[in-house]
Amino acid sequence: MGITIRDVAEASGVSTATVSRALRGLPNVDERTRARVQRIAAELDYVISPSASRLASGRTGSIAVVTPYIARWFFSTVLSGVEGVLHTADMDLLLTCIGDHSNSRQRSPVAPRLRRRVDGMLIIAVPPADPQLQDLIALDMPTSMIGLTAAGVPSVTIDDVAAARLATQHLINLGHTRIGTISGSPSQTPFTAEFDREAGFAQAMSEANVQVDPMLEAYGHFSIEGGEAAMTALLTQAQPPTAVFALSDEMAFGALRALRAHDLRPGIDVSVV
Amino acid sequence: MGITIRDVAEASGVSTATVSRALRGLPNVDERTRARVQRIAAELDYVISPSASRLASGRTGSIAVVTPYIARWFFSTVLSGVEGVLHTADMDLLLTCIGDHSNSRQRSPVAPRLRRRVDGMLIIAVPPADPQLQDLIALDMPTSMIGLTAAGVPSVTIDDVAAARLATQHLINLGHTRIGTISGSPSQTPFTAEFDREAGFAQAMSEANVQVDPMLEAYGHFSIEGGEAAMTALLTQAQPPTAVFALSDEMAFGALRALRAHDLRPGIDVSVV
DNA sequence: TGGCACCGAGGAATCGGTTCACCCAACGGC
DNA sequence: GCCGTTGGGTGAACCGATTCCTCGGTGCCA
Repeated sequence: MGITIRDVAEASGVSTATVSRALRGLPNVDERTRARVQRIAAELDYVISPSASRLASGRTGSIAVVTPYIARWFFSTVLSGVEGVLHTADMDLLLTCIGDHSNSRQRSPVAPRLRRRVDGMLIIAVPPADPQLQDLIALDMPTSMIGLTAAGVPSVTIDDVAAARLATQHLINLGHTRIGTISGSPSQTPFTAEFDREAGFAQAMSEANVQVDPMLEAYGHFSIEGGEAAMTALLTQAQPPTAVFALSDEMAFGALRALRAHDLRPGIDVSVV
Repeated sequence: MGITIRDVAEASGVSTATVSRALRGLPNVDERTRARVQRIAAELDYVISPSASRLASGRTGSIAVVTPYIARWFFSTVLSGVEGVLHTADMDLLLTCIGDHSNSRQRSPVAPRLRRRVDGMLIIAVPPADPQLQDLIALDMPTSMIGLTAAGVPSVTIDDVAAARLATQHLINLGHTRIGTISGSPSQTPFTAEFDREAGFAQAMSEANVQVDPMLEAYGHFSIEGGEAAMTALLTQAQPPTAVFALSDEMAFGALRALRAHDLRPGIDVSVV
């Protein structure tokens, strides 16, 4: 069941080879013939079999998106954009979540699952230290990355070091001297971005000769709730910070929530970036 | 380039048929033979070609997830869960966004893209009135749905009518009489859930003989910002509501934000569900 | 001892396209 | 008038599995 290319070929009185070329827009086909084949294919409601096409051509027409999280703001936003591009490019998007450390043991490793299955992959902000990352790169297929960098792989990132420096400097310029930080977690393998942002923060602080008080470091686990808790912890200290540098949007958001709960006005009583 | 089943067959001195059976755990294979084949396959680092397997067997081992949005909280959360299940089931997840009305014109319709490509699909909360939905159902493949219902298709939903009734009744029991609503948008095609929640609200209100004031209806477009704006609009009325029924998490969240901005305490000055 | 069912295994057809090598007619230049 | 070229098209060999059918050998029962 299902119309094959052979049916189309017979119905339009040409060979399957010609049908294949006609439908894919390849040259060496008379335009009248092409039109006829296309019309008949449409009439028969013919849909090419991807499996057969893949097997014969070696191309899969699909790319994998590898990400550590799906349900977080940054990742789902990127994913949404990627889906749009691939959709208009008429490519399939294979979604694979690499899993974080808490459940990576139960999850089967992703690299073998991708072999011979996709033409390329897009890796979103996987921590550079993740052991699976090397296996992925070892697959040696067209790859690009968002939010992390690796040797020889094209990638798009924001310059986290520079951005963090700028943001920190902004706080310093405002006259703040007690600047706290809310970072992800002391134990988990850091993202490239996390690393860079901390580096930028440290740079700006030392350039401005502002002391970094280790008491003013809190961990927000990259979530809204975590950011809120971290901020609360910072605020209840003997000498609370007058400004806070959050390493992610979610945590900054949580920090703002904590501020409001303490009846402090963001930007006036305490600055948050 | 790439090890084929033939290489494994030759290396282990059996036929390809036996290798196929051995590796897939089918019966009629001597356990010693099976072990040897498995060992040799592993040594050769053999990976089955999905295209060939699909073509020969007719199964694709992958299912499509169809959703109108990716970057929204509800959708990405569901997606994340689905990915986990499919991952452990060793199935591929083909992500396809159906697109909302604003950009559905440029996007190619999804139904033809799915034919012969997946074994089944999972439809997440597509508005029942979406024209593409019928085409999808017409594909006549194993399907299940989350967050909407259609005749003959298994689906999992929360009972929105009942839940909304309960929530509204709760507000009424608290003694509120001026209860506002924040719904999505007056023009867009409603989700099933939206419809049901409004129905539940209306039911509870009429049962309790509480008037529904049309002035107390605002539209939050299912986003945090929209919810905040809608709440602000409600609060600045001559007779602001004492309770508000928001039709989605995001909008409720925005509403809370608006409350705080007006120095009102949620649950005390104004209730939000 | 003659069937009979069953087990392990192999041979070969098949899935539905893609593409290489070749073929034929028309055509232009000399 | 002959030859080289080129545009349109065909035939058939793949691509790499799956699976149906067949087959020899065993153990079991009558």
